[in-house]
Amino acid sequence: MSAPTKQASNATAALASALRPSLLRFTRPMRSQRADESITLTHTSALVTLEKQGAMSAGDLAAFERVQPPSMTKILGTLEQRGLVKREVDPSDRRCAIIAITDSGRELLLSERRRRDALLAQRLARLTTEERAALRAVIPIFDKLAAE
Amino acid sequence: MSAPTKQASNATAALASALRPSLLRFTRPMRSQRADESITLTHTSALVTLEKQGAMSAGDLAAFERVQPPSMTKILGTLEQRGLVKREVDPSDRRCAIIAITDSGRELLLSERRRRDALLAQRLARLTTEERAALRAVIPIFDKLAAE
DNA sequence: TATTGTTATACTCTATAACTATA
DNA sequence: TATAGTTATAGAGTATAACAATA
Repeated sequence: MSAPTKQASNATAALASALRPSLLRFTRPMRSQRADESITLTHTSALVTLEKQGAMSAGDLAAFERVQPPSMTKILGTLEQRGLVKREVDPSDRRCAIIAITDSGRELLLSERRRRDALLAQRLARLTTEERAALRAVIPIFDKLAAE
Repeated sequence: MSAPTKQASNATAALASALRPSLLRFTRPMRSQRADESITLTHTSALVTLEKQGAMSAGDLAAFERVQPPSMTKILGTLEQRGLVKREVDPSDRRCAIIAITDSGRELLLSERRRRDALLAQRLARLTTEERAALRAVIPIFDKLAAE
């Protein structure tokens, strides 16, 4: 259903131009909503993935989170140090370790989620029901765009 | 039309939880799509705002871009050094300078847009017409969320 | 005294290049 | 030789605190 006519392609370019700055301005303040004791948005995201998708290798987690392997090494170092994830060496291939979220990790995620959601949900509450529905519908589209 | 019932509020919190990681994973790679000679996404966004909204003070631009004033000072330093914006002191209040985009700025924006849009538009092309329409519809909603 | 903007400083986020260990 | 991961390094992005200039 996406005929690549010249008109459609101009419209797509215009969409790209308009979408990027809006997203940037919206996500920027979200990143710095961080209480001192809590973990960063980046760490939270990795932890959420481990919770939802289950244990996986560092490489797979990096791919899922769209970061390069060295970035994930750093993220996992922090998370392990704080006891939020544990590594178990895969006996069949000792280069890989399987990373899993711990109970502490799940607990922290719960309180973290409450704290952050309070801020974002407060903003979301200013929208109409229809606008929130439109946002909800667009989440899988962003996932599709980020994939591959 | 957004009755604050308990159910609606739970749904809003769930939306907040789901939206954040998706946006993070989608925007992360966009930031690093940078050719060596070109300017960063942050600089592009400020320049786009000056182009669309017209000349304004550093403080107003910082507010619009949702950054703190010192961050904008840095951004403007780079842009001015590269001749992409010019400052003109407001004679009625010599603390303020009015920042305006230059012709070079407009030119750079044009080529920058082409290059970046090629990448994002390529991804957008994988969507259906309906999915692109859904994204387009959601831009003003993000703007509303970022505002204030 | 209040407001606008800048300087100084520091921490997060992320990447690339080079390396190590295992297969 | 190829793959998974880590270490070393660096640059972008952003904030807070302290300061200077002007109103």
